[in-house]
Amino acid sequence: MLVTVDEDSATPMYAQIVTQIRHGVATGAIKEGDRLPAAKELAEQIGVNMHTVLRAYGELRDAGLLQLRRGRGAIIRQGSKTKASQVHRMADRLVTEAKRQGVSKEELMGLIERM
Amino acid sequence: MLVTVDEDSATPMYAQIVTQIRHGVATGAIKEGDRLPAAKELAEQIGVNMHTVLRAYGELRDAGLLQLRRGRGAIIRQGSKTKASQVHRMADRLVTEAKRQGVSKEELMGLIERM
DNA sequence: ACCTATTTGTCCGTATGTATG
DNA sequence: CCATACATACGGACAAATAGG
Repeated sequence: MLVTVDEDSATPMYAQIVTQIRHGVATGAIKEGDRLPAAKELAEQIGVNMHTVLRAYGELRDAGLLQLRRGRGAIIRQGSKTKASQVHRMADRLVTEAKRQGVSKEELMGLIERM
Repeated sequence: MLVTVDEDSATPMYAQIVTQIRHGVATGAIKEGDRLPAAKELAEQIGVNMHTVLRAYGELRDAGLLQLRRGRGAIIRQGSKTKASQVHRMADRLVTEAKRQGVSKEELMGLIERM
């Protein structure tokens, strides 16, 4: 599983990491039970600070996709693929419907952001 | 609204801040529309780093209780009291029921933590 | 329209603590 | 006891949005 970040992007780097891992789980590139690289390790690979990776891991834990344990690492939880692809499907339907209704991307993003 | 933190507590300082503000909203000590002190300010008052306060504010924002805007500050959102007190009531019922069932505090905490 | 101060947002580096193996 | 790896906190830096003069 390859993670990359664009430091000049408007979306924060930790969010980019979250999105890519989510996507990896949804597509099956990352499987349930898989162990992600240690935060320090991934951080060095992609050229960011360890905290940036830990923040991403923390968000995924809060979303229920990741199990974090000190000394052990970050493991993808059972049921994560379903969860991740559920979100994928819902997001897909939402975007499709928004497009059909003539709702602009900006409007949609603003709407979601205000929630 | 008075916030204090115990640096020797087992619960993180940012979590202590979150709990106290939640409680303040639930009891009415903090009202909807009220502006919390700037992170830097509150941090100085209670003797923690600004980032620790910002982390607490961020959690409250994620929970839907706070509206954070750069340059403006942290404002309690409308409906926060209902939300906060809903959680209060549910927690209260849970604790009562657990006690009635003979479930120890440790068991209950562990149960919740694993979710 | 411009400048300045305020305040949150992100990221970095460092330090220390704590659970796991 | 020791290495690993997440967890929390601090401090500093810069960016970006907001408000006010």
